Amino acid sequence: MNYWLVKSEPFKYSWDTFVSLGRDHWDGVRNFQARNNLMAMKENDLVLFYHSNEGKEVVGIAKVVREHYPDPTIQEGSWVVVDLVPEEKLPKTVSLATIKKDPRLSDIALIKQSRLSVMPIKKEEFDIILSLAYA
DNA sequence: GCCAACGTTGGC
DNA sequence: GCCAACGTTGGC
Repeated sequence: MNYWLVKSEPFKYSWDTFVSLGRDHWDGVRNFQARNNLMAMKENDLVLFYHSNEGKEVVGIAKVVREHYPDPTIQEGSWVVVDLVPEEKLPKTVSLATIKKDPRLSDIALIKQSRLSVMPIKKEEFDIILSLAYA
């Protein structure tokens, strides 16, 4: 079991949009590193859903229900998508500021590689974020 | 709205 | 294959 974090601008695609759809493919990834991360996702892996730009906070947890397959929304290129379902909404969102303040999270890719849109999260980091969400 | 970080493109 | 120019992302 692995853990991940994906970013979305809520203006374009928010957690609520995702919940209303119920299940969706995660498309639009056009970065090789992010694509490699998508391709490493396995069914049942858990994914933190982060709102970038507006909000700047982790809002919910999604689950991978289908491993990577070719992006159905484009003809060209070798980009891939995965299918995700909402798993649960966090009772308390965890903001970027909170994450930055926590010394245990200083190595998190969210801070280290701020422009990456799909990134792996260590189990410890995932657990810490959840503990902050349920505090 | 600015700017830093960083990925991509294209000329050489 | 290097590197400058350019575009995009995302925090502030």
